[in-house]
Amino acid sequence: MTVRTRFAPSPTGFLHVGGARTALFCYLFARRHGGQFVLRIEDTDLERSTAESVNAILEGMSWLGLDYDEGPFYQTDRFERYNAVIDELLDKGLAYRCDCPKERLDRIRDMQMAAKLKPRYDGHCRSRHVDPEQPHVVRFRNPVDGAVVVDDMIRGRIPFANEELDDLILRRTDGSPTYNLTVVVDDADMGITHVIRGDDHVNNTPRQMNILAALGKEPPRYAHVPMILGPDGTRLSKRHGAVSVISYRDQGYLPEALINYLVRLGWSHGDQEVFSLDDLIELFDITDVNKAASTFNTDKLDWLNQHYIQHGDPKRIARLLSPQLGHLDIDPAGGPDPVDVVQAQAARAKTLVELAEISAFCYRDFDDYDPAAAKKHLRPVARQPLERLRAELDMLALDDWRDEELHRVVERVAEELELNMGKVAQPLRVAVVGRAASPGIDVTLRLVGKEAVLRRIDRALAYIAKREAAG
RNA sequence: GCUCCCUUCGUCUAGUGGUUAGGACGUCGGCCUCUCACGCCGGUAACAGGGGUUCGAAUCCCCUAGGGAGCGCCA
Repeated sequence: MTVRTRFAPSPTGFLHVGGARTALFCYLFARRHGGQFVLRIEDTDLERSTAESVNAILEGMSWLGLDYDEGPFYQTDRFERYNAVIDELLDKGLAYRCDCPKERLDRIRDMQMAAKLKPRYDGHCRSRHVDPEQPHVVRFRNPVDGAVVVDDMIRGRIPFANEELDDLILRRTDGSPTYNLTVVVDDADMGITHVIRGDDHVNNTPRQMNILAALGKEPPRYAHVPMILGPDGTRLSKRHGAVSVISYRDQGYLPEALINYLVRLGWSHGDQEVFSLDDLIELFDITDVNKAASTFNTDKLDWLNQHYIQHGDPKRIARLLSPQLGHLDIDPAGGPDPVDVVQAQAARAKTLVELAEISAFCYRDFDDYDPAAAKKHLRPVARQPLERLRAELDMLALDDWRDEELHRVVERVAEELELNMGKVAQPLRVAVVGRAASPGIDVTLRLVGKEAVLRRIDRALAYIAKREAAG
């Protein structure tokens, strides 16, 4: 039997990190076992499902690299099939028509709540005849006694007494099928062998198993993965800020960093922290997933992202950096090769957005000096070193505008003036970058280029002169 | 309220009867150093509480507390 898993989101919003992790687990489990991963869009809620959401989900999955082998299948394309199954259940007496009005349902619910009971349908129409021509819903005839046990791959055996389960609606008054029916039919029809989903579905599982049994089908194996909580310990939602995977892309995160972070939320392999997708396909075991919910924490994601920026292929990082430079109105064609910039800056940025920001000086003059840096380094004492540096750098041929030569120039000026490297390099850095932080001074000069370096030194000298004049 | 689930450093986790309770992120300190990072070294910090079982419990059982999910003609 080949393993088949599915990710079955309802298109009522973007792909959030919780869903992405569920999809990742489904994907990894299938890949690990040489099986197939199916994508199914559960759009039976006509009111809330949107095409934009479908696109957002597809975009998120594709960005993360979670390729599916089949689908996307849309449940709205399969209403005929669901209705045939419901009719079959009706014929066999395993389902029945119910015309209880909303008011009656509300009333018994209130009474049950008042009596400290779990609200549920009381089976009023179980043995009544309801005219098929009149408005009605179809309910599943759930077994009244015995128990159904969910044998979960993560949680172990969870028994549910049938008397806790009521007769759920399979078909609405408008004729559309409901979630619990469509899932069961689809999973069976699509040959899904392993259902991996959020643990907010555990309570649905015994109901679905009962429907499956009524249809004479073997249930799949189930694995309910724990939820992801926000920093405040409640279920992750929009009010926790960025939860859409696409927003992480836009904030400059690498997909491999998000994947790595997400997989370690609830799963581990000894002390290993860094995993490539290939590592995961080889090592992932659903039974190693934790039972407890975990909290989404950006610090570790930042660390992983920094790691992947630093250790990833500079050419690829540079390619991903380009759009971020574009957001700053920078055209990389007018300056150093972005690959060189990435190599110089990769250790300094947690995100691609940050990488673009701290690298802008390579492509254009900065607006203002960082006040603290200017105050500390662009003082009258810096005038002489800067003048000497300007002269020496001016004499350096363009062919010699290389790290080694640039480093020698700065070193020589420091020696001649009997100053520490810092007393020379820092004013120069602030003059050229506008801030007190940048790659090594030689690399910094190389990236900025001779023309801009000389221009910016002049600007710094003017700044110092003005400051001197002001007293 | 009822049903189900969960509980190890601040966070993510290792741990399946005998460990100085390990790692990672964060944080703090140091080294490196022309700056900022990176890197390296070191410190800080946890078994929710209470009862059992056992020679011995983070590990097994029970209770309590806390947290989560579900109880829709949503999925």
